Amino acid sequence: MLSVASGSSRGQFFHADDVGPNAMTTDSCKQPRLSPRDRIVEAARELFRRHGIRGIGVDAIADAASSNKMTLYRHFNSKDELIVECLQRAGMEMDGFWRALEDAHPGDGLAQLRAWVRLIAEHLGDDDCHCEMMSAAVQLTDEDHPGRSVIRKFKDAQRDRVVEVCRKAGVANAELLCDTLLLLIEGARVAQQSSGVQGPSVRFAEIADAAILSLSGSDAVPR
Amino acid sequence: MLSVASGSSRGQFFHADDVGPNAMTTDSCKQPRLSPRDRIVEAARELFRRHGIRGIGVDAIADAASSNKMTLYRHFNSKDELIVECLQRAGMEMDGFWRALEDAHPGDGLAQLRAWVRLIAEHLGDDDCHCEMMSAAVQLTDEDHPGRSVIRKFKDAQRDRVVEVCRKAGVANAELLCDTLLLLIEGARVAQQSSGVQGPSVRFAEIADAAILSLSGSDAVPR
DNA sequence: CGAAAATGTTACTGGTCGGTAACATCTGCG
DNA sequence: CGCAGATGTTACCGACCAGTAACATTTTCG
Repeated sequence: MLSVASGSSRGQFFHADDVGPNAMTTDSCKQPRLSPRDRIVEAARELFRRHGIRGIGVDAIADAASSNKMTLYRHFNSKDELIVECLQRAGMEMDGFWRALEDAHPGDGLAQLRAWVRLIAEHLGDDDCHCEMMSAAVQLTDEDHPGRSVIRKFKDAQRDRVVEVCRKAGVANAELLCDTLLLLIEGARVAQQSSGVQGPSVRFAEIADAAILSLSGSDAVPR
Repeated sequence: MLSVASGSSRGQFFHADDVGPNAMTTDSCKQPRLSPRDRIVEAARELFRRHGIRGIGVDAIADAASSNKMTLYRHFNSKDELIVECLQRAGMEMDGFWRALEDAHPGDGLAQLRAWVRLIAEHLGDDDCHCEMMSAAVQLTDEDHPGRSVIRKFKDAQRDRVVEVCRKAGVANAELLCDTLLLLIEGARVAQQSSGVQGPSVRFAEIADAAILSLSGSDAVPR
């Protein structure tokens, strides 16, 4: 079933590694409360999604994390550093997503691609579907913002990974299929922002599947 | 040659209609200076592109327009109204763009589609290439912002228009080709924001042309 | 327990931003 | 010319925001 995105209130999941000295306040039967640092980061991601990076203040973030501004600034020297951490964490979640995809269809690149498309298509309807990297790239207009290099590195790595999956799927022109799918995915997500769920993104799955079918050169019928 | 985008400093062009009472201060041989209102709107569009809608203030806009904040607020009751005007003007420019496309290839829908793709691909390298509608849609996180309805209407009209062109091009599944191209275009533009000019958008023209070829049914590439 | 570290609370600074008021200047036109 | 409307100038307001200081409280762990 490949349920990789689950656990939190908004369809995101957390990594247990790299959480600092005190990950949880207690190991009793109560709900595992995250450390203030993690609460701040996750609250920031949520509020950045909802109101935009420039549309939310550090006070509101600290408040939503049930923490305070001082603790926030003890962990992050600036709001920009917090933004960077949010982006890095989003990238790590995507890494886990791809690992789960590989586990679900070991060695079968074509199945991984199809599952990837299908999951994105299913996730398109959610109101928090849009890629944090993409939104940040549009909102961080300053070319020198430290978050931009995080976005850039993630996007480059993602492209390399998808190309590799296309190659393992036996696609002749792996780069072409990779970029086709990447453009369609980014387009579907951003089109949904401007045209809504009934816009061009409604046909994303159909279009992406056709691209895989056409460029993979396989005769197999999807699904 | 279809040179529809030319005349201003940043590859945009203005419409002479609907400019208000005093369009130009003088009709002498000097450069035709726009009215303060138009200067403000065009300065706002430029600065919104460069720094984001939330990243620039009304003072800076008025200053860049060689005007002042009071004149700005005499023409627009709020910054949001100015944003709406900017979006409407961007939409009008796109209307003119499509009229020029129809004039350049009268009746030939296929040629119009191909010219559209080619122009967008050529324009991709420019630093001001990204669609104002798309950027605004990402930045105006408030669902009730008046600019969102402008974006929505424009996108709907654009989709209808492209579908119509696809029909005139004799495409069997006009909606499918339309949405494919729209997703690819939006994806190419937003991918450039996050992945740079050497990202997946470098293959946009190739991919879009292949989509037109494949779905127009002019040559055989059955699915 | 008891100390050290982490976290919470309050208040503050300096700056920016959207928006307004009062007044001065310029421009076009009868 | 002379008036009216449009435009420019300066100053100001209240709200918000990023970031800091000083101090109180809680949690962690030897």
